[in-house]
Amino acid sequence: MARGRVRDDAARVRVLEAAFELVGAEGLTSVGIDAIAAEAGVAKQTIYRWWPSKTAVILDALVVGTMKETPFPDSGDLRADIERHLRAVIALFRSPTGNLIRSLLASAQNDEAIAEEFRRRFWRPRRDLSRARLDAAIARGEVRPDIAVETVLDALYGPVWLRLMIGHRPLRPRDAADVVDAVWDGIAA
Amino acid sequence: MARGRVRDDAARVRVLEAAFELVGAEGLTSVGIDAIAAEAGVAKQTIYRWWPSKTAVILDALVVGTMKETPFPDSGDLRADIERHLRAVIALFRSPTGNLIRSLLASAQNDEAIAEEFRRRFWRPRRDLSRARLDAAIARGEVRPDIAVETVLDALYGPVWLRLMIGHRPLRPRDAADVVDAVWDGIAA
DNA sequence: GTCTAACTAGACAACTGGTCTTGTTGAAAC
DNA sequence: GTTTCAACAAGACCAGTTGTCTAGTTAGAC
Repeated sequence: MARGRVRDDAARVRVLEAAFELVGAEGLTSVGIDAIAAEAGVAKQTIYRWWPSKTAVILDALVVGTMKETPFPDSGDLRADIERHLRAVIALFRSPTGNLIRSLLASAQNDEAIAEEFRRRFWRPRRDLSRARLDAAIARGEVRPDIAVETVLDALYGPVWLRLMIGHRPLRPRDAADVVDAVWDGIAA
Repeated sequence: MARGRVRDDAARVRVLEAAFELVGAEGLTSVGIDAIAAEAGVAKQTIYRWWPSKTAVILDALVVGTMKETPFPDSGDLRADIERHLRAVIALFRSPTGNLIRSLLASAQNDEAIAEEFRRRFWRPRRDLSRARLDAAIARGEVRPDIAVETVLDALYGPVWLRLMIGHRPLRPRDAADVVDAVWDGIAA
């Protein structure tokens, strides 16, 4: 079917790796498309043939590069599972990936299309997983059934995202316990 | 003392008003310095004589323009006071000021100097007030004394800031009650 | 009236994201 | 093996931005 030269998949991977590394280390505004192209050993046009914008490249790099991070264990003890999960989220935010997320969220504030892509490809899949865990805990009687599920999720994730974006407090894995403490008594059955 | 022409304070006010209005309506990236200067009826150089960057103008406009918003009543009933306060915060976030805050926070992700200024001039004063309210409630026995105060504050503010930045859920004044519900039982004495 | 710094107006420099041009390469179709 | 054609590299180019610089004007203190 396909006439002509086929896509160079190795180049695609190199672009995503270069974007991940450079933006993770220096931030989105400090890193130009030319730098990413040079680091990947690729012509700029090759990037723009496959991605519509610089931000799209970064979002792709984020989604591809963090597929299996932040596991959410399912031991039947939701309280302990949440804490472990939050520790993983905090570790992720402290890594270079945290810089990618901050950069993307910054871009999302000025471009609704980016915001929607970010929610669709990064936010919602994780959110759906967390909500499912909470719903399951309600079903087996570990959590009260009359809570506002979405708001409880926001109260759990809010503190870590807030510290990532505002930087008013350090972001330490051990703080995960405090976050769970602040919410658990209000939702436990 | 001062030789030469004195600063035109009316121009200063016009610049802040123009910045507030334009950025509140269209966002930071859509509004250039030239547009702000034109709207304020001022030469661009006059802006750069008094502010070091575009973002500095917006931060000034935010701080000056929201001095008395988001009151935190002190009725002796912290639970009710928090809910009223959160309703005011949500209302502020839904107004054009919400766009200013989003734009500034976006800039802060790529410039640590801006981030620090934002925290110093906007975040900390409000945070200090909220923390004082919580401390007072602990002192009079309305709230448990063994809570992690900072984390509780983050759990209360996190949901509204998260919805402002991510946009995954609507931001409605009535949701303030859910936020308080999610946290209160865990901290009440 | 003089002095001087803030003012207006606008050209200018530096940089960036994104497009376009030109020519080359390589896998598939013949 | 030859032809075909889209993906490739290299880099000029365009458009729009922030921030600086130049030149001349204005207004309040002395």
